[in-house]
Amino acid sequence: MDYQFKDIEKKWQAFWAANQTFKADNNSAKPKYYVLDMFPYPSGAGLHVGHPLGYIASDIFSRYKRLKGFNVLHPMGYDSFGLPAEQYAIQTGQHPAITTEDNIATYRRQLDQIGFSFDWSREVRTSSPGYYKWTQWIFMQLFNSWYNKDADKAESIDELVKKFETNGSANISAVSDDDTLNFTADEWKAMSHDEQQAELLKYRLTYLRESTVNWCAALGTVLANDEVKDGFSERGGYPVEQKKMMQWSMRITAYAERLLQGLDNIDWPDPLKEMQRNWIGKSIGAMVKFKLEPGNKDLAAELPAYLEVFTTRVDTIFGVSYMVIAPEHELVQALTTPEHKAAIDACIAQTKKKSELDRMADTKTISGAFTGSHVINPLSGEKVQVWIADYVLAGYGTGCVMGVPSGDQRDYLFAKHFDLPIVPIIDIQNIETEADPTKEGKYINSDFINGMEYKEATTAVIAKLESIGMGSGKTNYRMRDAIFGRQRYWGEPVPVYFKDGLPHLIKEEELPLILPEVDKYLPTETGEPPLARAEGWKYAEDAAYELSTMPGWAGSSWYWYRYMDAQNGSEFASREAIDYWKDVDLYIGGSEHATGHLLYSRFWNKFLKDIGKVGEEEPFKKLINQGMIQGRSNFVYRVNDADGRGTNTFVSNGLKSQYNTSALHVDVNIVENDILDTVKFKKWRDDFANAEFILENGKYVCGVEVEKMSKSKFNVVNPDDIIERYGADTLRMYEMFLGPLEQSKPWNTNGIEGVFKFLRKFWRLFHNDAWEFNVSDAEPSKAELKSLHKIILKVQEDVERFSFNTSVSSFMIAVNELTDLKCNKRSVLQDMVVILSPYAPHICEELWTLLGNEAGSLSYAAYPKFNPEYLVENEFSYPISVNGKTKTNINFALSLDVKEVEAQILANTDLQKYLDGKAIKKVIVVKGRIINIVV
RNA sequence: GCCCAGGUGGUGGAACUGGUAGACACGCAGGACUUAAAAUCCUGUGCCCGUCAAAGGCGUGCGGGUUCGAUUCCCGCCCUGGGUACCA
Repeated sequence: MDYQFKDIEKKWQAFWAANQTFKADNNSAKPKYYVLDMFPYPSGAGLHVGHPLGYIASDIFSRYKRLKGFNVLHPMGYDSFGLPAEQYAIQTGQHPAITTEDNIATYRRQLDQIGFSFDWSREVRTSSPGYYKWTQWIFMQLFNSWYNKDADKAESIDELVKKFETNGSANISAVSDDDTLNFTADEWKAMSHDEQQAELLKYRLTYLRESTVNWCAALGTVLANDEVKDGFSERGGYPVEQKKMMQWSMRITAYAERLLQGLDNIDWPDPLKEMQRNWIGKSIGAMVKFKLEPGNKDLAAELPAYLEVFTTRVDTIFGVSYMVIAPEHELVQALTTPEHKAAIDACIAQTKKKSELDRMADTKTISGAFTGSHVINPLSGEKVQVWIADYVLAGYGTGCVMGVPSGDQRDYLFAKHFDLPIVPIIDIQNIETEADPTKEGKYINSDFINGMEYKEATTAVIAKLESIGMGSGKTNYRMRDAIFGRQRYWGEPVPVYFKDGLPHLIKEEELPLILPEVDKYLPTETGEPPLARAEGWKYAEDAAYELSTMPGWAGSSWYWYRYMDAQNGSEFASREAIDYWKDVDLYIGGSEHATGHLLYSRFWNKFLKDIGKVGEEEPFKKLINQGMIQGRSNFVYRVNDADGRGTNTFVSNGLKSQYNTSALHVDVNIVENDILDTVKFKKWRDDFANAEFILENGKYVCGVEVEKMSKSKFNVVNPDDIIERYGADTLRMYEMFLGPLEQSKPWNTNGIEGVFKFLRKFWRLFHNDAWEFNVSDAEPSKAELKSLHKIILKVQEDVERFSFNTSVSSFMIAVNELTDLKCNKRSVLQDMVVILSPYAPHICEELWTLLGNEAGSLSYAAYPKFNPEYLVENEFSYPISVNGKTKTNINFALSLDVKEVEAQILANTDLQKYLDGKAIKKVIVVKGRIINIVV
């Protein structure tokens, strides 16, 4: 029979499901291997052809690892809480759970059609109570923990209470809020319960605090920093403003250093690690105190004795010629003298008027004003002015900067603009036109570090500052604690109630705290989150539940553990399962999660390790980013009439320059190889029913552009259509054939015929001209074995370095060779079936059983063993080049040594014609590679 | 601005440690089969100059360098994509 992909694929998908072929065991003598895909948010649009790219790669890898004797965990699930379902609910009143359920059904149907080897018995959904029970449970553990810097790990809050009871707050080295109290053990014991709780909240790893948040009015919620791009929400692109709110936060900053260090031990793409490093933003420097000389004596009492700055270039302290403070800094008013007040207020008003976005974009305009106050340089004793300036951010460091115009370009521009002194401090510094931030050269104008070099000077300055109590070395991080609350409905309820203004956890046995029903999915009239609409939803009569829900990243920050033991009702996963599967060996997903999901997951993983629930410091050993598949839009060109109005005539791309035309997107599904199907085009839209065409060479050629895949551009290609036409095996191989996995590329089906033809050709190896199954038991020839072992080796090498596209080419070469050899030898073809099965599992399962093997056993067969003997050659056709340019080829036995080959080359008169009459200077022979004649 | 990744035929791409640039596939051209079309098969296909062939010239973004030999290594520049940005 000819290759009937539809029947074959349906048959084997049903077989795998019925027999649970890919169910992974938590207990096996085989080595474990965990292959994970970033689980999808089930959107209403279903899968397009770009989504499965990573899933296909991970599936090939999983199937390959099974053949190599590994116990493979390869699960799939849904990140099913999220905004789109809720926005839809607001519009239609449909409960998001129903929408989500429908969307999941579509996803599942589409995924099943592609023939993935997922263990569906482990499916998770972040929105199901059986799952979010454990998300809430982890939240509770975070609430009950603090970070002990001495132990460099999270510990139980009870340990902290014990410390307070014995020694008070002395000798506590914790990551905490800035406003923690100092108290003795007795003072602690004397505090009321509520006072103690309020104090402990400053230490908990998840805590409630009034903080400035990204408020998105259109979405009615706060957003995390990574959900905001250029002042707009990542989802929807709505404006975001800064607003003070009482919010749950996660003390991720406690883990900043470990998150940074851990990057060195994981095999992730460098750009992605770099993004995380930048996000964490470690900078090593020093804190320096400048004594304050208030200009306004009346307000001196409101001011501290010192202004403190953070600097990464403490060595430049003798170049300080002014001090700058952020316009929104709380001390600005007290620093300002009456005669400068007008200028300062004007400057602040100016800053306030500018939106966050303008302030970021506009770095050219220099604005600032003198406050009238001064500070004293602690080392030089020099008195310098205190200014406010736009370029200083209140949220970073201390909100003040020491101005060193010779070494920092922003300081330089500021000093030039306001005519402040610019003092060179390094001998080789060139500061005529701009700042020179060099660390080379020797210091000048710098008192006791004159003549020193960078390293020595930095150490000396810090030592001096420490000795006089005016500063110390300090490491700063850019990363902020992560806001952990959304004023939305469709998310995990926070397992907290409030009593007398203080948050309390519900009891563990009360988990899960089920998301209540509401009449509408909108905030209340008084601006409370939708959960406030839930009638009678209260912990107790005098104890209201928290009304915000958890952010989208909560459920995805630990899901890979749930797959290990998905049905467990008493723990998030059993310790046995966690100890067996340990961590994810291979994680495939998009780089858009670099600073969100991938950072939060590492954070929660480290926390779970600290509290002894998991064993590994890092959750994802190896990570690969698959590239994005872009849309490839096609255009038709409508001819405009003299008045510029569109006519009903369309001109082919090559002729459009002769007319006045408008380009219109045309559905890519009625275009093939950029040739428009004009019949389908007329049917596509009613107004095109009478369309006429100006053709070139009898065809209508469409224009092309690469854009994002989207409905409005009519360039969405759905995997269902491809599968209908060519089958899942072709889709799988074609998506790999398209190019390297990590590379982004536009989708086009121009080459898909070639892959389909290949599978048909493969099928034909097993069949005679009448399409009857026909294989021979004869011994394979040397040439056949050579082809086979070439591909055994090649695929093995390719898969292990994730070069799936090159394997597909090699399969084509192997099948072309075997076809030329008319090979139908059972032993060769059976091995071919095993090697190809990770890529094209359906056709291989069919051929495997036709060869007489037990149905379903292919998935756990053994990958053929490579034997290098079959590739040994005794002759090599050497390329002969003259001065590096290849001219011809000559065969030599590989047994000949270099001298013998060289002698034969020199004796060969046929080569004269390539030498242009010149004498041979030298002959270079690289054995088995090349011969180069130098003239 | 800074940090990454990348620029190879008409197209997608290959060349793994410096050793035959363009594998494989698409497309295109010609041919076979067919009443015809589809499907299938065969041949050719980087560009320029040759009637075929031989031979030659030019070719991996651009300009240099190292080397017997460079898509690969080094220096400078241009372009595209991604990230990030008054972070002191």
